Amino acid sequence: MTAEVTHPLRSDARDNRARILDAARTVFGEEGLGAPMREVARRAGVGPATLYRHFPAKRDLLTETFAEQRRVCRTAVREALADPDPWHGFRTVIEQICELHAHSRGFADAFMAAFPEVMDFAADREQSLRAVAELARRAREAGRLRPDFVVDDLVLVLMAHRGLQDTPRDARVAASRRYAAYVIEAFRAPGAVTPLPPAARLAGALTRTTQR
Amino acid sequence: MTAEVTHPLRSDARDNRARILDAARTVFGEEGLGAPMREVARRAGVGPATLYRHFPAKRDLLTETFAEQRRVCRTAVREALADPDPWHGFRTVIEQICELHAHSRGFADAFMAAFPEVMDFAADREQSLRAVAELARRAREAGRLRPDFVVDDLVLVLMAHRGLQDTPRDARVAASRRYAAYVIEAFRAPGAVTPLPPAARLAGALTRTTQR
DNA sequence: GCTCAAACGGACGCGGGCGTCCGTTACGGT
DNA sequence: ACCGTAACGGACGCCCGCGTCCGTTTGAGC
Repeated sequence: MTAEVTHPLRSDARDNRARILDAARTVFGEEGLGAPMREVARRAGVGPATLYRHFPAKRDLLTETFAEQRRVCRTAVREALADPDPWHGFRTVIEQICELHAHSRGFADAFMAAFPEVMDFAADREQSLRAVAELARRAREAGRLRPDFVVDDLVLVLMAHRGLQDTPRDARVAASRRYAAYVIEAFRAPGAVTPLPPAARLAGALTRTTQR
Repeated sequence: MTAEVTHPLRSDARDNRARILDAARTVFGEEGLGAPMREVARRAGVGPATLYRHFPAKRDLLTETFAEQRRVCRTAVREALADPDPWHGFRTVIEQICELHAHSRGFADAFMAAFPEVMDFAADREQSLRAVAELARRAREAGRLRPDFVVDDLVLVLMAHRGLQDTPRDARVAASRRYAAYVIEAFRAPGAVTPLPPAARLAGALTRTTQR
């Protein structure tokens, strides 16, 4: 939200701004926060200077770019918290966060603070963690969640989830789903079982991966 | 293995070479493959040119640096394969790989081919995967491994394990152990349970993480 | 202790990413 | 149609990492 209360942007400027945000969603979503600003500019069909005029620093662009996903994430958490079945809510919130992260590497990076100084997704994380803590309490009492689960375990598996990011998008989404299922399986109180989603083929992805 | 069959290095050269490899193990182990060569040189107390004379390119240094870990890894896999209890072997190999990766970010990066062009840990991976496939077959037949497990699931969880790398070393090792335990828990055929290792505190690690 | 080649390391060139400057373009109000 | 200004974008400076060059140092054989 870069303050444009001052003057209602000129038409071409508004246009470019929109195209930049579109490009940013695509580029950062696909390549992660490491993607160069120039790439966004190129894809938006504008010069670097234009991009930097609209978003003085990379962090500004990122904040704006992922505002939508942040909202989706908050909503998911709120709804999960309202779920009468705490175990279902718990599972759902894990699945949804993983899904969001799989669909946008950039959002995953930002949410997990790969660039800590960049922005304060800390608030979102805090909220999610508190919600999960509450869900976990209830799910454990309901006997569905394993008793030795602690909230840090969610952080653990979400941090680990980032390891799946360096993978082509299609494989990534499938991998993410199966991963989430395994995580839920691991967190489940011993007893009941449910089938996993289909396996993801990843052996090929290993040799063709990006750096960071 | 840079061919020094030609001339038996001068004493200071041999000394420097050893110090460089020491420094490389520390630096790459702690900071991952992304660590600058200069950092290794500084830590070894030599100039960049000296470093590059001993190891013409970064990949050469890396190959040499992680030769030891590769050997450990191969041994672990071989022993696991020889274990009369396939489920125990299966669990052990997962724990050992995770442990190795947790103790050396660089080795983890290399093993998971974060820099694909860098070197051919592909062979090690292939070997490990074949071994695990065999262990899995036996463990499944013994009814200890869940029937819907596929070998790609091991790739999946090991790729995910890389997500734990951007963490201070102490937390990383603890996190890695708990992660491995959860993974084994998830892979276990429904039925028996075993206690997890202690939880790792990670919430703090989120805000203080390195890029990559 | 002298000599000579092996080994060293500071300084350099190159590429790439971030953010900025300034001359040029084009919107939009009259 | 015309003008003023917002908006544009190519070119620039800066930093940092990789790998190299060349003048200097130093080990080791005599």
